[in-house]
Amino acid sequence: MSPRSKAQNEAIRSKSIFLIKETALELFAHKGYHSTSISQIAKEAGVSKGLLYNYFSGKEELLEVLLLEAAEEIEVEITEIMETIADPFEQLKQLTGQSFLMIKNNLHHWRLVTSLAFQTDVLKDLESVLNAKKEVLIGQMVDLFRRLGMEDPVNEALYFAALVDGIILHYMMVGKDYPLEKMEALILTRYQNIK
Amino acid sequence: MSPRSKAQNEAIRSKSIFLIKETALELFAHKGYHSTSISQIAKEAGVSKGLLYNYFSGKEELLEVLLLEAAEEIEVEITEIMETIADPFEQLKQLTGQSFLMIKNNLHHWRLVTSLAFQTDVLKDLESVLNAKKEVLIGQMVDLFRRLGMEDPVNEALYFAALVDGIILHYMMVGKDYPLEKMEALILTRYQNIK
Amino acid sequence: MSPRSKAQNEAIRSKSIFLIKETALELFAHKGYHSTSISQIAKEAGVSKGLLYNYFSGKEELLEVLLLEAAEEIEVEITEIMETIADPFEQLKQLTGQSFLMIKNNLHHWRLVTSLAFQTDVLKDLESVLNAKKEVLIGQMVDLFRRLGMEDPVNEALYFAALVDGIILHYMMVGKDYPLEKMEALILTRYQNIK
Amino acid sequence: MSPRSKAQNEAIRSKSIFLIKETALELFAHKGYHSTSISQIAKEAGVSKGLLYNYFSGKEELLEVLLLEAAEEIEVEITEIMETIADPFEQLKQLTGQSFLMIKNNLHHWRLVTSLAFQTDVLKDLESVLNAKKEVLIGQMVDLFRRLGMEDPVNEALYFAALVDGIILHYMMVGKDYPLEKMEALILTRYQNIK
DNA sequence: GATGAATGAGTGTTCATTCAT
DNA sequence: GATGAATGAACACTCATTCAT
Repeated sequence: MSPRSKAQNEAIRSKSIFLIKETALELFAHKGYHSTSISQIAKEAGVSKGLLYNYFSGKEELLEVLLLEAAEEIEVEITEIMETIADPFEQLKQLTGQSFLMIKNNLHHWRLVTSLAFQTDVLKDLESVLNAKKEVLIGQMVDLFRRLGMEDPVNEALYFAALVDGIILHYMMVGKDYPLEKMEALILTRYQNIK
Repeated sequence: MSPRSKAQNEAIRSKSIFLIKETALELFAHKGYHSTSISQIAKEAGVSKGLLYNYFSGKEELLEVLLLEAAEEIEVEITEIMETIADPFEQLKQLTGQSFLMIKNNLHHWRLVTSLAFQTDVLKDLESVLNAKKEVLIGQMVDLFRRLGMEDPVNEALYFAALVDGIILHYMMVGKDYPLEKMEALILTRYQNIK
Repeated sequence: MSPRSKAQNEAIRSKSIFLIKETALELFAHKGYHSTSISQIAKEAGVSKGLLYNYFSGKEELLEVLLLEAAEEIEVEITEIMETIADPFEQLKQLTGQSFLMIKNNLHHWRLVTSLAFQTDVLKDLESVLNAKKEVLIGQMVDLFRRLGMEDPVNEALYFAALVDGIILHYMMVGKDYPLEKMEALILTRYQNIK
Repeated sequence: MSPRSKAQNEAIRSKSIFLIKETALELFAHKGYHSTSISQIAKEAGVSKGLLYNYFSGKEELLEVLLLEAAEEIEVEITEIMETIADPFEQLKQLTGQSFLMIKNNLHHWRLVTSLAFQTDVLKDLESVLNAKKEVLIGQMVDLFRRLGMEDPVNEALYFAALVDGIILHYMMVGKDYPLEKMEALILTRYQNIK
């Protein structure tokens, strides 16, 4: 038995880590963070509990990794839109549409993120990182509304964010019967006249 | 030598129950349902764990009582507005203002209610009761927007509800620096022209 | 309000004590000693928990009183038979019949007594008292078998006692379908020839 | 560095399970099911409470396993006798002797089994299984007494069973001073004449 | 890299008992 | 004589985490 090469080891590691994260996300999102046990994650992922602790320092770190990845995912999507589109109204339209699409495609993910926003006991250190990301996002929105020529771009950004989050909230609670497209159209009416 | 009178007992009971509920609400709201232990509630309330079980059949019932009381509180406020004011725009204005006032005055309650909307592992039996109350509320809102003369009152009601909930959500996350009044004003712009 | 007379007080006491004992026996026998709580006994007896502790020093003493009374009941029955009947075979016959009659009429009672014979953790101090009573009873039986002219009256007494207890045991487990009368007849065949 | 082999794990598991069962049997038998706590079993067995729950789903399952094993032990012994011996009187003699031998060698087991016959609040699901085994045993006894040429083999079987159980009962209560051999001889006198 | 037996602090809950009234 | 609010030690059970292999 020759020792595994570095690349082989790396591949094995990556696969196990991916499996664990995927399973954990699925379970956290479906059953909640507290109601999901490490044993369950390990069993469902087909790895031992010990291996899980080789890759993550504990249950909380596992959660933090998942949340950070989710935040980065959003960041990438938004940056993409902001950089490839020039017209502010078109940016807003794409941003809105893309937000809802992400929610639709990944309901579990977002359920988890949102539910944890209220669990101040979990997280703690992650909070500052996420807040920083949120600040950047709000800054981009303020800029967008300024370019749209609105009088009070700061509050308009907050208003828009609240509206989108409120709709997401309701969609998460109601499910697929929620008229997401109708809401999307209604959001934009406010800015269409201004255009 | 004679046993305590019924009134005396009732007073003692009420005081203890109030203490327990108040403490539980505070803790559930701040740390989350799962992360708050019965021992902690009892200790913070200054009573024994045993006494808590004299008044509530368990941790879950304690939560249910708190949620039902919160739901009833809203119900009363809204009914009051709907019955004492005739003009639909004025109703909407009052409803919005009152909602934000309630949140401001009772942040704990609302943190708890909102956070539990995502904890599908708790509740279960209470869900149907709360859903029924929500349906009634939505119905009242649809009627209001119809009286306002809007074209699609159903979706307008959902839009309004999402907007208000989104703002509440953000207020809960940001705290007292959040420009609640500014948002309140922005909400109403949509309906002012129609008036 | 004139103070109650001594006799009145005594009557009140007796009634309460009787009520508590009756209820406790019923519950202990039906649900088992450990599965019956003091609260339940008090509630079912219609008295307060405090009153119960006025009359009995605790749950265990309550049980001991019940067991002692049961033991005395048997003692009385047996003494009655031994004193009013002269012929040893007739005594044996009456003793057997009476034993089964008592079981039949008071199944719960006996279930309790028997089940507790195996719970060495309960009781302790009562054990010596009950053993003394048992010794007396065995002595009477030995004497009876001696008068019957049997060769080894000591072992015959033990044999008879085991037989009766075994039948009682099975009757308690099977219930009213058990052929108690048939067994009664079979018991006596051993001694009929000797007569 | 490599994980333990399956065989190694199995050996470790078996040892722990054996230790737990042995301790639990000892304690259940001596102090009764309700009066024995899981903590006590774990401590006495020299393992942690958690380990106990790795192997048994709870206190009740632990009990059930012990009872089932006891029942199977009897079954095997009896089947052995019934299959290797042809003469019915010799079978009866062996059965009696073997029964008492088993009791002597395994007093704990039997104390537990007997005491639980009266604890109707425990068990429930196991009852049907045990009753089925008992029916089979009674059936075999009836057949034996029929082959012995007795007039009423059904009731003779019940009589014999009661007698044996009664003696066992007394032996369990009295201990090693009980004249088990004398009783064994007395039992058989009834059937010796018939032979 | 990987395992899973083992731990123990923690959970929610029960209940015999006390005592101020 | 009588009450029941209050206690706290004990219970069965869970699970994140460790570590020998």
